Amino acid sequence: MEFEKAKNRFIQTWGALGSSWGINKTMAQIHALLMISDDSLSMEDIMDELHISRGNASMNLRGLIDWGIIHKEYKPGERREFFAAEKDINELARKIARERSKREIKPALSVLREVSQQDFEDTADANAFKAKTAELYEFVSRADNMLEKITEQKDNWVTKTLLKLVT
Amino acid sequence: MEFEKAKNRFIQTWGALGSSWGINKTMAQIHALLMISDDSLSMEDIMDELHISRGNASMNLRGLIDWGIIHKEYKPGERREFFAAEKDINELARKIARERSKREIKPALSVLREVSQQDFEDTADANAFKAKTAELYEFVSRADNMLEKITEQKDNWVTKTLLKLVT
DNA sequence: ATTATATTTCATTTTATTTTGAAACTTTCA
DNA sequence: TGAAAGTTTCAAAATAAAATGAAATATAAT
Repeated sequence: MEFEKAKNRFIQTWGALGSSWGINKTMAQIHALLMISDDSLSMEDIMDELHISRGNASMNLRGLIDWGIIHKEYKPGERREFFAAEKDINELARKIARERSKREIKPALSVLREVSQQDFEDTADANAFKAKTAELYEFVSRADNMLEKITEQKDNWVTKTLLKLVT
Repeated sequence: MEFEKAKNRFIQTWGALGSSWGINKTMAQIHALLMISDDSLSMEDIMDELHISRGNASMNLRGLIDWGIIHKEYKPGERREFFAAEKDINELARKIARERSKREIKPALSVLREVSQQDFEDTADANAFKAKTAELYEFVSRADNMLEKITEQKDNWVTKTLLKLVT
């Protein structure tokens, strides 16, 4: 059963990658499993394969749906729900990038703008603070715009960006 | 003391952003504090300001040095060490991007390549697996290359990239 | 309407991560 | 060399995050 081993290795790796890129481990593992499954899977299938509890499976499946990277499917004659990953990897990465911008960068930006614009006493400390936070605001804002520009292109955005950068 | 409040708000925000971008919270807070400090700070200063223990401060300072985003400074006549953040934000972001590529993406890539190239039985499952992991390898590899291209430019890489994308 | 099947919720438990603090270690000065 | 000042280490404690599992809820079939 070499295949089972490789499958597992992949699921673990994707889980680790996920948890360092903002998606929790189990979530990323479920996602990995769904990606490599030819057909959609039931919650039971997922629980069995990953050895996780029903509650855990339920919550993380919902999480994945919130991220917009998996969806439910209904099979004729079947009562329970099945789950499948979006098949397009470009789309997957786009969704993650945009979601993270919304959840993490935008709120931080708003704080940065706020604190950098406030008026304080005219001390060296306060001035260094204003200058630095303003600079950070500027930078993060630009980086976020860049991300937006890169991901607004629908398909093959990575390749297209790469091309633009090389020429 | 409006200023103290703003300072704190910034430190908290930067900590939260850090912990969602691969740098732990305290580390990011120390970094935040050093960034907005006009002068370099001693470990004692940092402990006091952030209300953390000596051990915690020591470990996280070392962590920050490992990331290459702060450095020690010695003051004439002073026995203890002082710490300061690299002042250039572009450089900071470059270092983080490259370090994360090295620590997280590269190892995942090597697993992806490995499992996608292995030979399995000729079943639907195994074939779906090979196809998907190969596709993922391709994608992640390109994304990593893109990151490399973007960050290999020394200064103002975000701005420069943005410009290239707009034209 | 009742039963059977499937899913969600959430208080509790488990596991993982951070933090502490005191001892060990290092360096500097007298 | 020895004491003082500073830093690091790491086992234990505290905290935070994730997972369990059983009860509650929802949905479908008879």
